[in-house]
Amino acid sequence: MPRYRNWIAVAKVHAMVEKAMTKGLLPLGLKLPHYDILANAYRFPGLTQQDLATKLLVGRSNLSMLLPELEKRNLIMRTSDSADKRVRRLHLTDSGTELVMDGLKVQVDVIEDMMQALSAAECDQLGDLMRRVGAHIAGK
Amino acid sequence: MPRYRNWIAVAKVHAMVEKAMTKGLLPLGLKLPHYDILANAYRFPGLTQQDLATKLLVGRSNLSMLLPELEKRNLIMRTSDSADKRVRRLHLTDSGTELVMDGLKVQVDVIEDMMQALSAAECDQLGDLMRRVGAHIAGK
DNA sequence: CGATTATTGTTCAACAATGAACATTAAACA
DNA sequence: TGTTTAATGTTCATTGTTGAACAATAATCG
Repeated sequence: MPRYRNWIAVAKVHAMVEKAMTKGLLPLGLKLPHYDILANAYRFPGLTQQDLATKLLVGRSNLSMLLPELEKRNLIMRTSDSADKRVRRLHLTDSGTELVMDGLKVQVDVIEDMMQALSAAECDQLGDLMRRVGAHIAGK
Repeated sequence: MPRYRNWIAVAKVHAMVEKAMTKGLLPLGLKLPHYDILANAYRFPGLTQQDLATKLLVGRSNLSMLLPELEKRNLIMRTSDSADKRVRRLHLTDSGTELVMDGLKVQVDVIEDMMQALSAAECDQLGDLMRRVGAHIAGK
């Protein structure tokens, strides 16, 4: 089963990289889910909780649990949208931005290190293949 | 950050596929961790709990929680090793074997469907790239 | 041989994630 | 408009996962 075997390789590497990132983020006082939230809040300022949940493939309730922690640590702020009073928009504080930069460095280091196994062209090829697969799944 | 972007694509597809598999296995009364255990017990008869934990990148304690359930459902058996009285070796029962075949079909279906986005050669290429990355990480 | 060190599996308490039910607000539509 | 339907975020009970401490057994090495 060639396709099966190929997928297993993907899954295994994913798990290993996730472990490495978790370990790397620990000294920053960040767990992976927290970091993922901050990274998205950084990349998409004013993001909605629902949009964030969709991006992270996670339930809204999960964020309702995690975001107050990040708020207490003064890493994010949640502002009510005046146009739609249901939604709460996420913004990084200054210290949140600072921390997410550190986290990004950790993440990039892990990825760079891992991708040493491939040439730049191969790495891009990998990304290309995966994006095509992702698009194929999403469009169903 | 090209490499970063490429990895994100991998992570995203992985999460989507995992969701699809979870959904597909549900009608069989299996959750992904249970299925992973059965699949490994099938592939490596007589596997040790520690070895299984290593393969799944999971803690031993996790298996100490899950295996009794599978035993109660008569899907696996644990036999004590006579040479090393610490270890317990895992074997599928007949109904466990039957069930894992059904699960395998679900898993293969999801993978086949996903890989429709790629040609056979591209799929193999993907597997090749990932195996190289995996080997690179593991050898450190 | 005997004592120390490692390994295997278990238990337990702490923590995290999930999904269903709910309140609030917005959109659709009749 | 007024009513129904949908969307957003929260709460809570259930379930899953983790890591540290532990008991039993094996390996190391003095």
